[in-house]
Amino acid sequence: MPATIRDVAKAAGVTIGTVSRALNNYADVNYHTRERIRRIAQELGYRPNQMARSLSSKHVKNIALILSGFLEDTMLNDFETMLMKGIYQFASEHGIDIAMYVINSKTQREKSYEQLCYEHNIAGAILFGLKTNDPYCAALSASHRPCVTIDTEVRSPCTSNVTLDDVAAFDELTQYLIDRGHRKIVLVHGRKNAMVSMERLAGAHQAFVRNGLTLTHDAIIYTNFLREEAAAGVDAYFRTHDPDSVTAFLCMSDMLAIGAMEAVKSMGCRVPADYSIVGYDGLEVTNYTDPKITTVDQNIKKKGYEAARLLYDMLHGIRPAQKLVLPHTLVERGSVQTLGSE
Amino acid sequence: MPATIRDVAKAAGVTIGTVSRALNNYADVNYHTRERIRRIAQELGYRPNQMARSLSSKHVKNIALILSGFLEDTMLNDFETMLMKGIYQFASEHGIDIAMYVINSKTQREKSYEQLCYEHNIAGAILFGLKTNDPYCAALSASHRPCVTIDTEVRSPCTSNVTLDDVAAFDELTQYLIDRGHRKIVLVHGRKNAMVSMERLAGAHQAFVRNGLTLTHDAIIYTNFLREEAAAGVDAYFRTHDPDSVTAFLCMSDMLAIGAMEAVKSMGCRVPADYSIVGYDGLEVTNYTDPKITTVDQNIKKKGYEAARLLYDMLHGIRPAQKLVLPHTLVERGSVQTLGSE
DNA sequence: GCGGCCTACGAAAACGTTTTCGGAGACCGG
DNA sequence: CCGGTCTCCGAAAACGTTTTCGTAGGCCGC
Repeated sequence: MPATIRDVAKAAGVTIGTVSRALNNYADVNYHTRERIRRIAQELGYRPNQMARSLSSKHVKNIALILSGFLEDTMLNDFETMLMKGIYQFASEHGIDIAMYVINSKTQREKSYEQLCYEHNIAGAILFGLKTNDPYCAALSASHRPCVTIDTEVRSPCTSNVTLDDVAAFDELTQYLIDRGHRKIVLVHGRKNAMVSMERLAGAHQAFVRNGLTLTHDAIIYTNFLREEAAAGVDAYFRTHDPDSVTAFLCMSDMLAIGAMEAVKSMGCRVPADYSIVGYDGLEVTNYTDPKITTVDQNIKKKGYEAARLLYDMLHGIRPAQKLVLPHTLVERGSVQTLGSE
Repeated sequence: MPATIRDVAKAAGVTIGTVSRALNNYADVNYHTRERIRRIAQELGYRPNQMARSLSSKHVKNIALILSGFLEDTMLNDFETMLMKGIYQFASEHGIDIAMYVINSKTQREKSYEQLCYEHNIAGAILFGLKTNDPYCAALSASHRPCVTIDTEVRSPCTSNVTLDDVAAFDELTQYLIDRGHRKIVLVHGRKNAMVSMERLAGAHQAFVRNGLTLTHDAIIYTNFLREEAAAGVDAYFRTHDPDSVTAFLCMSDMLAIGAMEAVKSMGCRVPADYSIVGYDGLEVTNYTDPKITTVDQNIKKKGYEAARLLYDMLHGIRPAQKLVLPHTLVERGSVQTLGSE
């Protein structure tokens, strides 16, 4: 039903080749012809069929957002949403559309990265949720296709990473607690061999050492980034430890902080009066808890936006692959108590 | 680089037509040939190029998720996320991929629904976030393309709606408050001419009348579904009304409930001891507030899943367009106080 | 007046599929 | 032995673009 390039050509009395060149701003088409074609295309409501376009052209191809683990509930909630908002914000500003594909570790094994890209004529992709041992990580480094990973480090000539300085940020967060008089700090840890967990652990460790503290294995609660696990972990901690053995919970994510807070409250204790809690990520939801959680804001939306912009620039050859480290912000809210000097 | 149908054909010693038919389970290809082609395709890692496929075929086309207003912050948060999870859950189970397009009222004016579909060879779509006066609503009823709207009512032979019985659900929620002794109820209202607002209002009204109560204009706080507005509204209410003039806030969405709760707390009052609050939607975030909010769970994820399934069935001709009303669940949590009989 | 170089456009191949049509060969009944 | 009906596959058109190549015509300089 809608007009094809042929209809435009017929109406303008030229061939389809000319229409295509005119509309794509090729140099070798007369100014008047070009304008006439433009006008007619406009009148007919002509829109090029993207399928045909990307089939034919080696040049204009699609850009994709590939989400791994979206369906699993780990790393819950508005992280991905915010990321998407940033990405689609950029897309909308630049008149491009971005297709979204949901995968997981299993489907990665079934269909290779290159196959996925080939299937959908993907010129470049933004990938989020990749674990360091996922098949696609290796595939990425072998690929010549521009792509941007978020929060996963992949070194290769065509791969950019956007991330933040997790070590420094978590160091800063830890220091924040220490500055407020906390010495007895329990770390609520994320998935054990996740990149982000290790970096954050390093940050905490760094801050501990600098302040002459030691992070004992005893004071670490391991989780898989799940709220329930944090709650259960804190609960278990108190069953095996003196209530006075801790004054603050240093959580590797906001969801863990929420879980920890739940557990503390369910014991009849108050936050931050009895125990302080800090989170990490800057999820929206930390504004809705009571008290609001002091956390490190990753500025997730900006992260998405910058990832999209970076990929866009790479595809247009105006920016090389690079590691982009975004700034973070420690946002003070109400979940930390300053301890008097005893 | 990846194998095309031609490579498979060459390796199998047949023509591309045969390969295509074999792989698409056409009847007129010999069993052994089919198996041989299957095996070779497998070995070569052949995957059909979706662009070419949907360009050529009138049959196998794409299915899209079209989100309107995703970038605007109204109707915040995990509503869309949950919807997506449901939709992509279905997609993943059925081996289809669903492309996502983000639009708004403005882009709807710039590019018609048909054009959008044509551009991307969209056979059917799931639409969410449409306002009743959006251009695409009219376009949908004129279209012959199967589609499913979520929470927007569009009557046409090819359009299904998945929704819930908003009137009944809100009635039930209102009744819940009344059953617990609340008579002085303030309604925190959503966007004025939104379909959902009107339905929920009807539900509230219905319950009021049935119980011999009246809903006075004075006891309604209008918002645009924004948390801040709810907070400001409640704040303003208390500046102009007696604190005893209300015992419960009946909110048209969870976000509004969160806003209302904020305002109540910032006045130094407690929930639910001093004021009860109920929300609506069943957002995840209502589990993280303190107290957890009693609300009507829309089962958003299921909503997405069912919408995808419905569209899928329509596209395959095994289910007609219909209005699908999903069940809701009132979930009791901690934000409502039962008032003693005075 | 002729070879050369522009400019502007047409012709046609190519992208990778699906699908229609036709027919070669096998088989069978009479 | 012949006409008919299957089964299976090849040939080729079609989908709507982009892009390469070729060339007609104009203009210039000599």
